[in-house]
Amino acid sequence: MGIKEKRDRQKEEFRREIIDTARKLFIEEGYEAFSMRKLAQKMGFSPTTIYLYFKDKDDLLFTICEELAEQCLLELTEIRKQNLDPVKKLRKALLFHIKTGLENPDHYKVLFFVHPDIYGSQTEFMQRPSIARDTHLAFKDIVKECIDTNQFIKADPETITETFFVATHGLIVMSIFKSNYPWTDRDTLAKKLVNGLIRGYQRC
Amino acid sequence: MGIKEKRDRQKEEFRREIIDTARKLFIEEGYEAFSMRKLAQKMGFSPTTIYLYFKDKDDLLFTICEELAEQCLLELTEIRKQNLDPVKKLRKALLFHIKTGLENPDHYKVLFFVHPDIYGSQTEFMQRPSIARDTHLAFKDIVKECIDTNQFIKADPETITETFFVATHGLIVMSIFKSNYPWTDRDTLAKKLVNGLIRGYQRC
DNA sequence: TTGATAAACTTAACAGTGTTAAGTTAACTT
DNA sequence: AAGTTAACTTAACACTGTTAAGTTTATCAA
Repeated sequence: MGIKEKRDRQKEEFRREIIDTARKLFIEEGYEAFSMRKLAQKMGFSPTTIYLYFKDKDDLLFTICEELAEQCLLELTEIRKQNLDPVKKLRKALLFHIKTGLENPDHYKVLFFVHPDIYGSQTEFMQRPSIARDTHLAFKDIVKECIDTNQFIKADPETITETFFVATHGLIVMSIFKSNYPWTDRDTLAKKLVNGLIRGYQRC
Repeated sequence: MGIKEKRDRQKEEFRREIIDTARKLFIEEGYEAFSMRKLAQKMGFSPTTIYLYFKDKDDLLFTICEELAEQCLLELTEIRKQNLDPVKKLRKALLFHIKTGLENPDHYKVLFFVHPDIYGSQTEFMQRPSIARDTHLAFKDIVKECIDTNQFIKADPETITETFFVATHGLIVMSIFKSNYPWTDRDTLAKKLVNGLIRGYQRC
C-alpha cells in the first residue's frame, strides 16, 4: 500500500500549496478582493479543483486563519509560563491580543466575521478541541490566577475573561474597519484600555 | 415655479418610499441577504431606478442607518440634560449604546462594516456636521464632566471617550457576529464591562 | 501489454451580485 | 404641435460562489 500513502502525501502537499497561495493572495489583495477564481488562476488550475480539497470558501479561509491563531496560542502559552506577577501576565496577554489583531487585519476579519457559527454553542465549543477554545482557556487561567492571589476582586473568572476579551476585541475591530479611527495613537489607547480595565477589577 | 416644487416633493416622497421599503427588507432578510435587485422587485421597479435616487448600495444603506443613529443621538441628548451625577450619566449612556446596538444588529453592521472611510480623517470628521460627530461629542462632554468634577482621574477626555467607545463597541460586535457569544448573560456582561471601565478611571 | 477502475481535473452552466450605457416612454414647456 | 426634459427600462458587463457532468490521466489486475 506504499503508493496510496504516497498519493495521500501528495494530496496533502497540494492542500498546503493551496493554503499558502491563498494566504499570499489574501494578504496582498485583502479581505474584500479575495476570490476563489483569482486563487485558482494564480495556481494555474480551474476554480473547481479547489473544491476537491476544501468544502467551500469559508472552509479554506478558516483553515488559513486557524494557522495564525495557532501561533498566537503558542505566544500566549509562553507568557503563561513566565515567572511574573499574574496581573502583569494578564496585561501582556491582552496587549499581545491587540497587537496580533492589528498586525493581521485580514486574518482577524475572517476569524471573526465569516462563518458566524462555526464553533457552535458554549458546550459544543468547550467539548470539541480547537485553537480558539485553548486560547480562551489560557486567558481564563491567567484571570483565575489574578483572582486567586487576591489581586482582583472576587468575581466569576469566566465573566471577567469575557469582559476583557470583548473590550480588546472592540479596539481591534474598530481600528481594522475604520482606518481613520481611533484618533488617539493606537498604542496609547491600547495601554489606556488595558490598564483601565485591569484597574477596574483590582483591589485598591 | 409651483410645478417644479411639486415634482421635487414627489421625488422626495419616492426617496422616502425606497428608504422605508429598504429598511423593511433589510430587517426582514438581514444584512447578508439584502440586495438591490430584491428591493427593486419588492417596489415593482427595475433595479436601475434606485440608482436615480441613490448613488449606490452603500449610499442607500447608510442613509437608513443614519436615521437610526439620529434616534440614538436624541436619547443621548436626553440623558445629558438629566440632573444626575455625571458618572451615572456616563453609565447610562454607555449601557444605552450597548442596548441600541444589540437591538438593531443589522443597522449596526452597516453603520460600522460597510463604507469603511465615509467619515474621512479626524479633521474632516470634526468639520463636517454628521450624526456620528454629534454623538461622539455628546459622549465626550459627559466624560469631561466626570473629569472636571474630580470624579475621574486626570486624563485626556478624548482618549477616555475612545477607550469607552471601543470597549462597548466590542461587546456589541461580538454579540452580533457570534450568535453564541458571550456565554455570560449579555445584560450582566454589559454591566460588568461598563462598571469595570468606570471604576478603572474613578478616583478611589 | 491491454482493458478496467478510480482518481484528478476541466468545461459549462446555474443563479446570483452591483452597476452602467443606451434607449424608450411619458410629461411638461414654448 | 414640436421640442425638451425627466423618469424609467432593457440589455449588458464583469464579476461572485458553487455544482453536475464530462474528460483526461494514472494505477492496477489479467
